Amino acid sequence: MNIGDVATHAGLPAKTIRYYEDIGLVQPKRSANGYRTFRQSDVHKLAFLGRARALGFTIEDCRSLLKLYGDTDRASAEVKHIAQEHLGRIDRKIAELTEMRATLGHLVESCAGDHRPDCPILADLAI
Amino acid sequence: MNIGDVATHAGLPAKTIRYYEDIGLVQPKRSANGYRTFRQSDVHKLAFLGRARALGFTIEDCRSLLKLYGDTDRASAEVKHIAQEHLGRIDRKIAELTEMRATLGHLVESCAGDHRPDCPILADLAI
DNA sequence: CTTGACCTTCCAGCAAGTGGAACCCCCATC
DNA sequence: GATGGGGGTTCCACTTGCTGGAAGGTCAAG
Repeated sequence: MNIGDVATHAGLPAKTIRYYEDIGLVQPKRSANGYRTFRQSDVHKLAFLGRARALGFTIEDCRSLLKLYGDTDRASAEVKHIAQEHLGRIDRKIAELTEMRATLGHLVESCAGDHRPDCPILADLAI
Repeated sequence: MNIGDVATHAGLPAKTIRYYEDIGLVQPKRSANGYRTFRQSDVHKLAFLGRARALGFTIEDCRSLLKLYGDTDRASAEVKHIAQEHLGRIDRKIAELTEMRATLGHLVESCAGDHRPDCPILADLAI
């Protein structure tokens, strides 16, 4: 399969797939004309990557997950550990954003938002 | 004031302050020995920037906010508009993360996380 | 034979800094 | 006078995860 078809099947832009080859996440073969040739297993891997990235796993997480995925003997604990770390990151990020949202939400509510210059938002930032 | 003191007062790393000068957010003077010299108004601006960044405003937002801040005649509506846009971005990000959190949370719960190789997390990613 | 859709490589850039190297400056101490 | 420490300066490279674009090779159709 050429990169365009793979892009369609895996739901990733061709550029991204080339990038993933660059950083060693997939190793497609090359045909005589220099085009990348992807096996079914590569397409599979790329779809896996797409889903893991959509869940917010970092590229390095993905690298580890792919390795664990290819190792039928690994303990599920290893996978769970990576996922739990990531869950922690997500939770911290949500907490941070929620706090920002609250603070900024109050400020926005208290601002008249009309033609007058008085603005509690700027006033608060300027404390 | 030299950059070190400013860093302490504004709560920003010196590196960041230099960067903010680079991109034109502050324009400190220079003294004879080449050191940056910050006026009280610069320190004030930097503290403003620190708070706006802590609320997640982008640098370009900060640039606009600073300009509005310096213009005593602007309408509060302009400030409110920037803040509301940002609020929207925060809300979308929170929604995205919350969805990720739910999906990944279910997967983590369903994974035994022991020495056995069966792992619903990998299974789901591999669909 | 040419057109258009593919594919290739490489280089640059995004956001918002951070780290490090190599070097200057100023004050205090020995 | 030398030296040591703690400032400061510049510039360059690196981070994450791609994305855009230029310049060019390949292939199938009309």
